[in-house]
Amino acid sequence: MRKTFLFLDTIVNKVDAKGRVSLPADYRAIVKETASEIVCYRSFNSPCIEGCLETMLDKLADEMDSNLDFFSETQDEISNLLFGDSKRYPFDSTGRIMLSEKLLKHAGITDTAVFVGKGRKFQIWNPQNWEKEEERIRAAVLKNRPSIKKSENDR
Amino acid sequence: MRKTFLFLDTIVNKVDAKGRVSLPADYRAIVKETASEIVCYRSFNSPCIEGCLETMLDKLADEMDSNLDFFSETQDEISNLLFGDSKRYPFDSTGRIMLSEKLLKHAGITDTAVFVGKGRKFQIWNPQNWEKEEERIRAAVLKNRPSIKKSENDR
DNA sequence: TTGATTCCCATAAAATCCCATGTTATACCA
DNA sequence: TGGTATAACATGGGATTTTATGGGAATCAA
Repeated sequence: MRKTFLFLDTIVNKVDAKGRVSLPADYRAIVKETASEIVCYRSFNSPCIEGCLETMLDKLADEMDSNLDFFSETQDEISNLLFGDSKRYPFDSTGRIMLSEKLLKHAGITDTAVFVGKGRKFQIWNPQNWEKEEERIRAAVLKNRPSIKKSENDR
Repeated sequence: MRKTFLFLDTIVNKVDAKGRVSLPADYRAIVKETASEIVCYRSFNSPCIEGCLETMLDKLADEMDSNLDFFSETQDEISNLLFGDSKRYPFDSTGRIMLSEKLLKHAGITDTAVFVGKGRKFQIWNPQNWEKEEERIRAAVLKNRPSIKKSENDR
């Protein structure tokens, strides 16, 4: 199908009165190669929205078909929840999507959204929550890899 | 792509008023074989910018979703930070990239940048900081290997 | 009809392209 | 070998395009 693609970077965009948000241009460029819509669902682990290409879910479905034995029952159940929760979000000619109330509520997003690249997928956060989350992850990394020092120039 | 490639040498270039820097020609030659952009992120260990080919991150992403761990929150936390912090930096027809404020701040770079080859990746430093860092590394090496003596001809 | 979604146009700021120039490195030739 | 012509590179500045974002009109659903 295609070459490599990666959702990268952290981008802050506004959510306007109608509930529209610009999908970051870089993300759009990736999506456009195969479609004009992304798939979003509520993250199971965090108060944020997750987004990916439909092909990702398709791959998941394939894996479930062919590897039934290797998947735990709970994994299966989670997958099914995922399909039920996911929805396509097409973007208009100016590159905006309109997130559902359900998603916005789950992530606590009102007027500003932060897009965070996660490689094959991405997340959408409330700015304050993301700040805390990033802090948490950094702390976890430092704890597990004491050799890494915090830079003086940051913050 | 070539089987082997190495970012080598240390090159000093100017950062202009718009925040543009020429990617050293040697580096560009390497990148051009597969792409017209590099990926940069804030070094975890030092006050500098790190750059590499997108293929590097792509490999990481492959590893991450090959453990069928679509839902896990225990995915390597460094990767998690890495994708969110990384960004593509395409270079224009004259070979320049435009580094983000975030990166420049992290590295304390204003009007001059030093590119330092690190093999599969490279770093970008503030000149003064790099000087100190190089000094530090040299000292550390000498300390660990007392048999190596500083040459009188150096400096 | 009413509320919501989609489409279209407008705009300011930022990113990118393109041309020009000085400088350095490389090739070439007598 | 020395010296010059040529090409490659780094850099500056202006023009052009892309992006994010706001708002109105058109379309749709209940």
